[in-house]
Amino acid sequence: MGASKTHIFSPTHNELAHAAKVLAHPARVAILEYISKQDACICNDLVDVIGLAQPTISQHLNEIKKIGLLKGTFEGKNLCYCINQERWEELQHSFHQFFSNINRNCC
Amino acid sequence: MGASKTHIFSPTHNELAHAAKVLAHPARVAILEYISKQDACICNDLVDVIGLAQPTISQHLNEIKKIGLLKGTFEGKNLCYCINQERWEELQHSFHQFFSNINRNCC
DNA sequence: AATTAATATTGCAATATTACGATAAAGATA
DNA sequence: TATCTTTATCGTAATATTGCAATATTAATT
Repeated sequence: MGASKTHIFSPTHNELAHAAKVLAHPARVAILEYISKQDACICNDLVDVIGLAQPTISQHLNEIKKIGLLKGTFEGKNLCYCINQERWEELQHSFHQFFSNINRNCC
Repeated sequence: MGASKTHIFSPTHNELAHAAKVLAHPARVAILEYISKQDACICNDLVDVIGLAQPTISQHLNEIKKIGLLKGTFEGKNLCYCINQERWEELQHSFHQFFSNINRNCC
């Protein structure tokens, strides 16, 4: 009746789906890209850059955080978000695996 | 009020998000993997293999089809789904680009 | 033409997501 | 301490997704 039956799927499939879900909103893609493009860590011009309200940005950041893609540290006044490189490469690998493991000699 | 504001994002971000959405459900990940692993094209044991009702599988297949990842052809009695290799590689490339374009020298 | 098997569509209920105004919390500054 | 700035949380409304029973469609077989 409307809830995903995650229990019937393998951990691998669930994990990839879970990661994909984070990338499944353009705001989160844009946020990740923006954060990564900053050499310095001073963030949250995000509200202006992305064009969504501050609570909405905060929620999206939280989704990204929940999957471990952000490291947050305080530096002076502002909270600073950075890409968690280790986790990033983990997900990169998962997607790479998924796309590579496909058998194409069909039809 | 609940609807994604896709118009405020770039085509690139929207397209990646759109593709990610298709992978954002374990059933669809499992379906794609299963189809690709069949050397021959006779599909739709899917209902048994995946463990969801036939209409649900049909809907998931439709999502996958909508983004162009499936080629469907008739062969004898059964409809046959195969991975659309060209589109597959397009998406593979998009994800690869996204994951590579991230600047990691921060924090 | 009638039957069978496979797939698609419809309709509906449960749940999840998206968005934002209002408000709270935390820390810096005056 | 009062104020300002930044970020988080709450509450709520709109929309989207997930899942399946019932039903329809399609094509092959009898």
